[in-house]
Amino acid sequence: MIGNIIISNRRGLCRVDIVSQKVIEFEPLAPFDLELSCLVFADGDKRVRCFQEGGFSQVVCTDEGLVLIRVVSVGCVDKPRLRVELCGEGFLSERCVDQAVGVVKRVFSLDLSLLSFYDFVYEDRVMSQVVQRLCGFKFPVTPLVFEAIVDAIVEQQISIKVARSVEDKLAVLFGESISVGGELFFAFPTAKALVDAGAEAVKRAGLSGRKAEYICGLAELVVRGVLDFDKMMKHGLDEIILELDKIRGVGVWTAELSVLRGFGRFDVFPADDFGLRRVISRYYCGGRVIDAIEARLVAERWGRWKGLAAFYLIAAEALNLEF
DNA sequence: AGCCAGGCTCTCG
DNA sequence: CGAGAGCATGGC
Repeated sequence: MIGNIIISNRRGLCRVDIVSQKVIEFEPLAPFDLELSCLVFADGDKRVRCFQEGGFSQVVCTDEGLVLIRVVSVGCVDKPRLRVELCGEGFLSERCVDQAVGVVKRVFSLDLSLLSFYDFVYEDRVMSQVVQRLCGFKFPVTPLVFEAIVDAIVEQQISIKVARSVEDKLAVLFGESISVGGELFFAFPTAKALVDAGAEAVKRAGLSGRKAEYICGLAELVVRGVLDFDKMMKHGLDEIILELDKIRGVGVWTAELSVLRGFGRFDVFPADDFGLRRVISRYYCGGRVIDAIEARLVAERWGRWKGLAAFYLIAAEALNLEF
């Protein structure tokens, strides 16, 4: 708990649900732009995870059960201040609130200083303009590593939009839910829930039979304790990628994406990524088709920030920015 | 309608 | 080995 201020703490009857509510405000490291960082959640399922009307909401798991959070910005990019509203079934202890806020900090890498990155790319003509236009953008990572790997498997070969809808369906079908204001909100499914459901059922989220098997296989490794992400976290980057690559259904691309979004390590560059190569081509190679080797070559100039830089380019393309 | 979208594994030759 | 089929689904 770092200087958090609890503004209100009330317990009330919300139609059918008895929920506790708390509100917390704190100031993350500047610069930070919540709305920009939530770009990918713009048209997410409201019951799962979305950004709308200036607020980011999703269900987070704590030791004391599920908590629905909504994050809004009450500051500005250079002097950011976030308000987190929490709704939980039963009493929201300080520990529980800390955990939920911890998830927010993790998802948006709020302790990461972007200025180091911006300084680093100062001499890159394109990237220095990109970071200027996207100042405060932080690429959201997943609350848990498991979720990142599942997402990456889902995203193999299909478009982002299709993938998002499948991910949301996974939550609605197999995630635990919390009822707030008479509406159900869903957390990302646990590994155990997916194992219990089985590949046949998981397929119903819109996955191919093959991918459903991959995901259930992965989930089983987690349940059996074969995969220990906390332990893996301490290993070197290449070692982590190698280890993930051994999992059935996980290739280098999937492993790299998982490291980026699951471990929050931004010094990885998924050069095999088709979309990423296209973006680099657009902003750095005059639209000429490039291969993975060439993409890596371009990425070298971003040093340990190459992963973050890659996401800045993807965001720039999503906003159709020209430089 | 048909092809492509932020791949991966398995199977052939 | 290397190439190629097959996979699910939404959008253009």
